Amino acid sequence: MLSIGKLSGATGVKVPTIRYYEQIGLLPRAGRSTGNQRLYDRPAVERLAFIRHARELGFSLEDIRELLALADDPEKPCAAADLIAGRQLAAVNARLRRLEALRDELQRMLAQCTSGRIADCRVIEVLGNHALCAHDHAEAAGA
Amino acid sequence: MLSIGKLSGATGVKVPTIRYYEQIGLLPRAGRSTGNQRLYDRPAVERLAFIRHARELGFSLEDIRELLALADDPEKPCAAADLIAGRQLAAVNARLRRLEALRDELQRMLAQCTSGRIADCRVIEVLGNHALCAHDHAEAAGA
DNA sequence: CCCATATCTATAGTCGATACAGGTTTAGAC
DNA sequence: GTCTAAACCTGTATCGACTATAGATATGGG
Repeated sequence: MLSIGKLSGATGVKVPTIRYYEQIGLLPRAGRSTGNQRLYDRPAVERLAFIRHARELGFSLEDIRELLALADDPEKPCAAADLIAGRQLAAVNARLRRLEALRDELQRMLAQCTSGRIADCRVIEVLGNHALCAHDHAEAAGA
Repeated sequence: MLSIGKLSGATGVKVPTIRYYEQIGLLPRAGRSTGNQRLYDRPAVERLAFIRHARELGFSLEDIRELLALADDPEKPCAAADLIAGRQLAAVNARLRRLEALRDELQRMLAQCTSGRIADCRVIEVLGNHALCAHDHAEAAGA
């Protein structure tokens, strides 16, 4: 049985984050030592590693809640998991496209700046006037 | 002079967001009508459009605070604005690289899934075992 | 047995908004 | 001039996903 600190070390998830996951019901309530400290077994490590990996892939905690429910029921068809992953892929692709537009815009801004006075600064000017943009990058900043 | 609703319409920034910006000091306190409603002039529209555009380009509100201070002082050298924009470009490029790794991983997960039962689902399996990943995508999810 | 480290709970703060409740002002139709 | 619906006001709470803090308790190595 592992302490919360060892679990943290084994999974790379910070201690307060593990407690937070338990609090919101993403992890089951951990068993306790005589001194009321949390104790974890092997399956707990795997469950948390699954969560961490899914977070790295950009899944929301709600998505992960669904995925965990699916993973716990191996007889179900996996179309639902597919759907969640597909949704995630679409979101990632959308973010990619918008970020590419942003990158182009920022590069253009910087390339034009002659590093003179603010009055001549293209960075400030472009920010003040969307019409100077080469792209439509609305709502590109999110997530 | 424009009401807050007209300002919102003119800039695409939602009414509560405008009040929020005023609250955190990003916008100066607006003048008021006899009935205590906020009134805005032309320069206010430009300032808010500047903020909106910078937000779209992914600048944080703190970055924008700096950029506004620079924009208000046209005699200053623009190296500082350059620096902020360069920082932003680096952050965008980092996000892009990580998102590309994510996209590849999600595509791989989905391509391998035969849409059978959960027990055979590659999506679930890959999420449970980072070793199956082709890429290192740690911390790719953020922002 | 001691003490540094780890753990416990509860609460507040982060960022960038957004939502809501309950009240007031304004603008347009009649 | 009056009515009413829409827009506006303030203040507070909520969102997601944590992170930080304070003050108390438990554990483990020397």
